[in-house]
Order: sequence, then structure tokens, then C-alpha cells
Amino acid sequence: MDKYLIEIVEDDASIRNLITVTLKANDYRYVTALNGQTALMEAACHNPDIILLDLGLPDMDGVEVIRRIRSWTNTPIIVISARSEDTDKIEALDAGADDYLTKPFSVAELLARLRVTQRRLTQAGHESPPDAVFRNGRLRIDYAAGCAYLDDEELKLTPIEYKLLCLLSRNVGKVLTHTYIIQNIWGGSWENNIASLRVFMATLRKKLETGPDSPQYIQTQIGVGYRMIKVD
Amino acid sequence: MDKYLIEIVEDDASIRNLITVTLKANDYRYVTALNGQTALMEAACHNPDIILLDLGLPDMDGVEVIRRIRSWTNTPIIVISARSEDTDKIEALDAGADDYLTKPFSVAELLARLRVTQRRLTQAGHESPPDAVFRNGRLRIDYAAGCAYLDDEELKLTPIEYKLLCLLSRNVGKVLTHTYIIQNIWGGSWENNIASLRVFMATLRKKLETGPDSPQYIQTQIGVGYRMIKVD
DNA sequence: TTGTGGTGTTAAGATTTCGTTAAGGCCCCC
DNA sequence: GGGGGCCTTAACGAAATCTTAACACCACAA
Repeated sequence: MDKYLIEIVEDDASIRNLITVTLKANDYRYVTALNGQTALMEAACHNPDIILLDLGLPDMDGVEVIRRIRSWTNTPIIVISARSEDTDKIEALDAGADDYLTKPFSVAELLARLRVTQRRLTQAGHESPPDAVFRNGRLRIDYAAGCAYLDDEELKLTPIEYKLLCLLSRNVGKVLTHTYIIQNIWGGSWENNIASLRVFMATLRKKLETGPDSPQYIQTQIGVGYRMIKVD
Repeated sequence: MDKYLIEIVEDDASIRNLITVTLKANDYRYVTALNGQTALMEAACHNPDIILLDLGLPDMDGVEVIRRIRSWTNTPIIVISARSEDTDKIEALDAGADDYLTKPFSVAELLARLRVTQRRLTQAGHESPPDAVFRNGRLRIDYAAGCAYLDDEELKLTPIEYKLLCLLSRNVGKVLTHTYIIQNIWGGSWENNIASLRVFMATLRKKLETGPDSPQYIQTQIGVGYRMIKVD
């Protein structure tokens, strides 16, 4: 994911404009909603990364919007409101908002709070992806750590070899065509360097097929491509 | 553990008292610190769930306290400060604070923001924070004190070298991409100063790889990045 | 047998990436 | 103003990696 997608829920055109201009200038993508109903729809359709929510909407109470959104997602919600009473803040925060700014607000502060939220998103997503380690016979790949082992002995792989091994391992059993592999490793632009692919397959095999008796991890499908087979 | 442990860092006795009384009444446990040094120590010893931090401390800058804590843990930090300038807020938030309240603050709002933070902790899984001191072979890093040792001999590191070492040590075994490292050290804005990174790696290595026979702490993954390996 | 197409292997450049050194700028403190 | 860390940038030899090309091998069919 390259650019963050922000949903802006705000009925006042001038403030909405201020925010959109600011976000655009700081390399965010955004969608806008002018009332509570569309806010809910947009949130459901676009799955924004962060929601900026004004509480004073024409059609429904802002706190109700928070509750509705919280009924199905934990997407961070930053409230931007003209109400500065404690009770308003508390109600919104307890309903599920993550932060609360009062108008008039500083654009720089808003950006800082967005950065805080992003930081949390990335570090929460970085925690422990469920399938972070792949096992197949004596082969083990730790995707998170970015390295591969053969019986607890680390394999010294070059970047392309590693990518190749990951690609094969993520599709165990499936045959991957030459063009598919080439597209995935080198990116769509390249053409017809099957020669290179063969060389990499050779070195990769040499590194992980230790002996003639050991399992044959990578199989050649003549005229089609390659596949990694599940051994056990 | 059903009661949350809050660390209160505040030198003003009356405010500290207000907070402790409030927390006690709302079924929290707490520890207190009156200055930056003890704040870091307490954080390292007690592993609080949330830290409430006043920026105006007698012995060191509050933002520096945030940076030190962030060098080894993601424990939520809520700043409570008399400074209401945007630049102060932004500096603190970008240094790693999670929220920022300005004095005089509403006790009820503080409680609400604490609840928001708790909510995030529980849904994130409440993983146990890392140790305050990291050990790997002859290398030892005392995150709370902000210094590193090689066999009880202190390493003289520049700020960036230290950050780099912390980043690597917190991800032992994992390969860290160039861009990931650069983002974390210099902040998202910079680009393409891989040259600098290489220079820092060189100086850092020179300082902690004492001999050719000694363990190679920092390994380079050509074309990808670097990683610290676990030695024993 | 001989030719052909697809494949595996090897080696030699070409290219990218790395480590090191040194020069210069910036900032803080004296 | 001067000096000393600290950081950035540039340059260059060295090392690793990638590409390319050549050739051997095998199966199969004419």
C-alpha cells in the first residue's frame, strides 16, 4: 500500500476544501462525504485507512455514525468538531473515536495526529502475520525475517533466487508458467529472458537439492514451467 | 491482569496528586516519577501499560524522554503539558507520543482518553513489552539509559549510530530493508541517502566488530538491506 | 541415424551494489 | 572567530550479482 486513503466527513464546504487541499499536498488520497448516510456508505465501499469525522452533520448525529462504523470495523476515527464541551468529547471517544480535535484546529496538528495514527496502523499490521513461516520437508522459509533454511542451516540466496523461492513456495503444488514467473520476478516489462530463469533455477536447485537421494523440491514441467512439490 | 498500571511523570505535586487520586478512584494502579531519569527507570522496571508524561521536567526535555522510551518500547504515551503551541504538540507527537492534552485539562477527558488507549491495547493483543536491556553475545544495550556496551565497556556512539543499533537489535534475525531503515532513522520525508546509511554501517561495525574472529553482529544482505544476527 | 525443440550447465563479461576514505558543511560550545 | 564533533556527499576499487551466449544433454520423430 503506497498512499493512505482518508475519508473526510464534513458538510461545511470551506473546511472540507481546506482539508482536501492539505491532504492532497501531503500525498494522501481521500474520499469525501457530506452527511452521515453517505459517510457510512463510503466507509463500506472504499475501506479507508483513516476517517476524519465532523460531528455536526445535517442528517444524523455524529456519535451515531461512530457507533455504526464501530459495529463492523476498527478503522481509526479522528473527530473534528466545533463542540468543545467535555461531555461531547467523552461521548465521542467512548463511542469508539480514536482522537478528538476541536475547531478551529491547526492543520499542522491534524497532520501530526494523522501520522500518529498511521504509525499505529503499520506497527499493528507488522505484528505477526499468521503464515509467516513456510515449511516443506527440510526446507523452511521465514518470510518475515526474509531468509530460508535447510535443516536449520541458512541458505545463502541472492535477491532473485529468494524471490523465486518465495514465489514457488507460495504456490506449492501448482505449476507456474514461465511467463507468470518472469512477470512476477522482473515486473511486467521484461521479455523472453527464459535463459536467465533457467540459470536461476539451476543455481537455486544446486543450493537446496543437496544430494541425489534428497527430495526433489523443484520440478520441471516441460513446455510449461516449474512447480514446487509438497514433500513429507 | 485486570487492573492497568499507569506511570505518572509529573513534577508538580498538586497535579500529580490530582491524577493519582483520580486513577485510584477509577480502579487503576499507578507508579510515579518526578523527573526524566526516574521516569525512564520506572518504565524499564515496572513495564507500565500506559505512561502519562508532563513535558516540563526539571532534569531533561520531555521530548527526549519520549524518544528514549520509544527506542525500546511502544508503550502508549499520553502527554500532559502546559505548552499549547502547535509546534510543541507536533514535536511530541512525531517523537512518538500517542496523544497530547494541554493543561488545564479535564479529568473526565483524561479518563476517556485512557479508555481509548486501553481499548486499543486489548484489541491489539496486549503483547508483553520487550526487555529494557538487550543482550546478544558480548553486546549489551540499555535502552532506558540510552547506551550500549561491549563487555562492560561503553561504546561511544553518535545519535544516529545508536538509533541504528537499536533498530537492528529490536529486530534481531530479521532482514531490514534499506528503505525501512531510512524511514525509521530519518523519518519518512527523506529519500535515497543510502550513501549515508552505508557510512554509518561502516562506523558502527568498526566500533563493535572488534576483530576478524569475533562474531559478525551486522550482516549485509546484498541488494536488500541489513540484519543483526543472534550469536551465542 | 540425424535433426529438432526444450532443457540444464558452465563460463565470461556487464552491471549493480558495497565498503571505505576523504573532503566539506553545519552546529554548538568555548 | 576557532575548534571539534557530527552528518552528508562524492569518488573509486572491490565484490557480488545478473545477463548473455555457447554448448552438452535428452526425448522424440522423421
